[in-house]
Amino acid sequence: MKKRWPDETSRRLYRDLQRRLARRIVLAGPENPVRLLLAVDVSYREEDAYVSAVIWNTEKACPVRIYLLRVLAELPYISGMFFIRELPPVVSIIRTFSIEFDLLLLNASGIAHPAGIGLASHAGLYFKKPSFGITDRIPCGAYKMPGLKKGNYTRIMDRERRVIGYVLRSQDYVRPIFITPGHLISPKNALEITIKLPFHARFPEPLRIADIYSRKEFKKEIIEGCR
DNA sequence: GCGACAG
DNA sequence: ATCTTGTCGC
Repeated sequence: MKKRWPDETSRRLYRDLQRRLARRIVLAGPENPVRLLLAVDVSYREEDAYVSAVIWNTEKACPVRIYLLRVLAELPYISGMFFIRELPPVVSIIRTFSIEFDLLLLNASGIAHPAGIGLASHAGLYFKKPSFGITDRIPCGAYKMPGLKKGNYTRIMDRERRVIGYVLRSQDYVRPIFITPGHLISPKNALEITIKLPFHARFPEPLRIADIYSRKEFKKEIIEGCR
């Protein structure tokens, strides 16, 4: 029989870590202007994690540089503890290439999370940089669906009715995206920054490009190249 | 007991 | 996330 990792003891330690880190989250900012936004995405295949990092110039609204990296995926995906699987690859690519940025954007949840600390928050805390996440859906939070036309949005609230993010209709009649602050950013600023990004699809360009590279281009190239 | 559950 | 082709619809 296959052994389960992390075991109960380890999971409890991760929960404790999350409780301690959650108290350090700052929901205000960014303090400085966001000129370089860094979108990072990861896709998987067997034991490998394919990471892509897109440096995005917000003034010119164009990608500056794209980095690709393959690392080992050490741990499994566990809802509520996504960070144990994806934070290592995210940290790896940024440290490996010494990437500089003003704000980190991930395809993950931020404070809209059962423990109030999703991957986007963990990453922001790790780098001590503003961060937020955009996803298909959230693991936690209450909201109403926004209107069907592009630009409509509604608030996401926790049990105490505090705003923990926004649901944004990024394209006419298309399923909305979920925006939640990670660290060093207010919910409203995460929304405002998102709205200023170019949308050619449901997700903003920086994330869409990061997704394409990690999931299709880069991975395909590596896999084909090994045959 | 049943459904929900970021990527 | 991944396994996978074309196809219907907002």
